[in-house]
Amino acid sequence: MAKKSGSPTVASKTDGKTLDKKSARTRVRILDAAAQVLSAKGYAGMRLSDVAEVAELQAPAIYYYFPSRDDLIEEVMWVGLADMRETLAKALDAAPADATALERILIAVETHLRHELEISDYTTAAIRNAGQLPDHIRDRHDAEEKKYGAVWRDLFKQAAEADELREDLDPYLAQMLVMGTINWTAEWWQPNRATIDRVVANAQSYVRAALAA
Amino acid sequence: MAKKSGSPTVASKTDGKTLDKKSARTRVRILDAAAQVLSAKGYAGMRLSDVAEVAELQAPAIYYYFPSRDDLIEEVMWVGLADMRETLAKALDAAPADATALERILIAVETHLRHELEISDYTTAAIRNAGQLPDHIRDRHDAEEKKYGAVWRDLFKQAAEADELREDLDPYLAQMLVMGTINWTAEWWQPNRATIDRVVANAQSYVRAALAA
DNA sequence: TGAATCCGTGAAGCCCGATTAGAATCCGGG
DNA sequence: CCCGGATTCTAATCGGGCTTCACGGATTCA
Repeated sequence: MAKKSGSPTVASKTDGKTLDKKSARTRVRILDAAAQVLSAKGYAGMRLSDVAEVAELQAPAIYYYFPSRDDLIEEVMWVGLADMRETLAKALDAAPADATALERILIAVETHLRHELEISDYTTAAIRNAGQLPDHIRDRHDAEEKKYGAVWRDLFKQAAEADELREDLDPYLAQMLVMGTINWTAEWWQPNRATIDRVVANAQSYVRAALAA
Repeated sequence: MAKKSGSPTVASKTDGKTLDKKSARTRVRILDAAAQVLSAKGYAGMRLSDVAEVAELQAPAIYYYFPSRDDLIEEVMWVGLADMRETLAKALDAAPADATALERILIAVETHLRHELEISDYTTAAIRNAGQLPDHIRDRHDAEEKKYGAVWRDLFKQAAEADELREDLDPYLAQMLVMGTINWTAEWWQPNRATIDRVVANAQSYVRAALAA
C-alpha cells in the first residue's frame, strides 16, 4: 500500500511545470493520493475526501488543480500506463543487441513486475480499474493500453517468427497468459510473503519454461 | 456479458426454497442481475436501479428478498466462490485414480477456466471485487476464499512432494502464478477472439510446461 | 365469497459526496 | 510594511441512490 510514484512522467508528461514549485509538488501529492485510493477502492469507490485526507488538504483544494473528479481519475489511469510503457521501452532498448526474442520477453516480465510491485500505485490503479471505467474516460485509456499491448505483441511476434515459442501455443493467447501471470501479482503479493527478487525469479523461470520451444 | 448462473448453489445453498415457486425464481433473477452488474461496475459502482433494470422489476422490490444492498452483494460474492469450489471438488473427485499430481492441476485449470468463462458472472464478480470490499463484507468472503485456495494448495503440495514441479519454483509462488494465468482470462477473453476450447488447450499447455519437472 | 398472505409498486425521506461561492491566508517583490 | 496573486479553507448547494412506507393487485385456502 501507499507506494510512491517515483515517476518522472507524473510531472514531466503532464504539464510543463517543474517539481521545485510548491504548487507542482502539491499537484503530485494529490495525484499520488488519488492513485493510492483508486487502486484500493475502485473507480466508483474513490471519494475526493479520501484523496484529500491522504494528500493532507481539504477536498475543495483539489479543484484548484483538476477541473473534476473524472479528470483526476483519467490522469491517474493514463499516467499509470504511459509510465509503464516508457519504462519498458527503455529497458528493452538497454537490452544487449544479441538478446534472443525470448530473453527480451523475460526482460519485459521483470520490468513490468518490478514496476508494478515496487514503484507504482498508478499502474495497479490502471490495471484494476480498466474494466470499470465509464465510456467517456475509457477512450484515452484504451488508446494508451493498445500502445502498451503493441509493445508486447511485437515481442511475441518476433519470438514466434524465430521459432522460440512452442508450437502448440498461439502467440496471442500466450501473450495474454503471460500478462495474466504478471498482472495478477498485484492482487496477492505482499512484501512480507516473498521478496520482489524471488517473485521475479520465479516468474521468469515460470514464463521461460511455459513458452520456450 | 450476461452469462447465466447455471448454478445449483444459488438456490440450494442459499435457502431451503425450491426453484418452482415464482418467488424463488425472482430471487434468482435478482441475484443473477446483481452478479452481472457487480462484475461490470465493481462494488461501489453497482446501483440497485441497474440491478432492478436487468432483473426487470423496480428497485424497492429487491428489499422484499434482501435486507440491504450489502447483503445482496455479500451473497453474490459468496456464491461465486462456493460454487466454484464445489465444481472443482467434483471435477477432482471424478479424476482417474492414477492421475498424477500435475494432471490433477491441469484438471483444475480446465475446470476453473470453463467455469469462469462460460458459466458464471458470480465468479468474475467475486474475483474482480475481492480487493475492493469494505471490511464488514470481506470476512465471509475471505473465509470462503481461503477454503478455495486450500484446494489448490493441496494440489501443489502433492505435486511438489511427488517431485513433479521444477526445482527452481517455489510451490506457493507457482500456485499464485498459475492462478493469475487463469484468473486474468476474465479480463480479456471474448467469445469472438478465441473459443473456450482453444483457451483451455493453450492454458493447459502453458501451465504444464511452466511447472513440469 | 372473504380473508390472509405473497409480491410488487410509487412516492417520499434522508444521507453522502461532488461541486461551487466566497472569504481567509500565505508569500515574494516593491 | 503592504499589495496582489496564488493557494487553501469554510460554508452552502445540489443531485443521486439507498431505504422506508403505505398501499393495491393477485393468489390461495377455507
